[in-house]
Amino acid sequence: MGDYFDKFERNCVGCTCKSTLFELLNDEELTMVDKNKITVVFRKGETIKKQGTRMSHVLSLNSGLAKLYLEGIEERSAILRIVKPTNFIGGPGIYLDQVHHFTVTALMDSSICFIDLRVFKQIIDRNKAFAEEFMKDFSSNILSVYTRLINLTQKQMPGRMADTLLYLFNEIFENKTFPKIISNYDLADLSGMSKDSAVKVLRSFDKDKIIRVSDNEITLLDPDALKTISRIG
DNA sequence: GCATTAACCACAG
DNA sequence: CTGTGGTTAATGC
Repeated sequence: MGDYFDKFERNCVGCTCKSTLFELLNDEELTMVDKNKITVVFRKGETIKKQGTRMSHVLSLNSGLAKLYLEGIEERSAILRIVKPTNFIGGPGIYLDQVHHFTVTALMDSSICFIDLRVFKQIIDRNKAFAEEFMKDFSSNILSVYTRLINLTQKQMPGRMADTLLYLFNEIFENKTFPKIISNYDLADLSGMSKDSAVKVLRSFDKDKIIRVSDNEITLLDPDALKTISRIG
């Protein structure tokens, strides 16, 4: 139990797992955050925040992995991005309507800090560098959605899946072999296709020796081939 | 018309 | 949940 609190309940001032945003705060501001935050551990599969509910806090992922997605029509959903440590999770609701516009669920056991929205805004008001870094984070998220919009609307299934695999390789796991924390359903929701189609595309990649799919991991055997498939759509 | 694409469906493991 | 095969509708030569 001691280890648990040493790891997750440390004061924000000395915290080594805060997102880059919060590294721009001085000790006084960090203390403000510390007094108005709460740290919660979620188990794999649990919902961290739900689209449509009231936004009372902004989030920072300390450890673990989560998926951030839009809940679409019927049971379908579109994953906007995978959240890894130590990403900040805000959203349009901060300045628009105080509503969560996407759902976040844990892909593995994850520790998350919930920071009071009012305190977050107070710090935005008093710390220019912090406000700029927040805008930068927000803008880069928007930019990646623009890129994904083009990918998803102008490429066929192999190109979309290649993009997804390259994204996981380059941005998330940074390793050619990554664990199947991401299910086939998730790969489908990342690639804008049905789960049936995702399985078929993955199998064809496997048959062509571009990737190797085993029970608990995926290995990229030929990332260059994936880049080619991504380019030709 | 014909071929391709990709979703939908039922179902087995 | 993972995976398979058949059917079907839309799209593009």
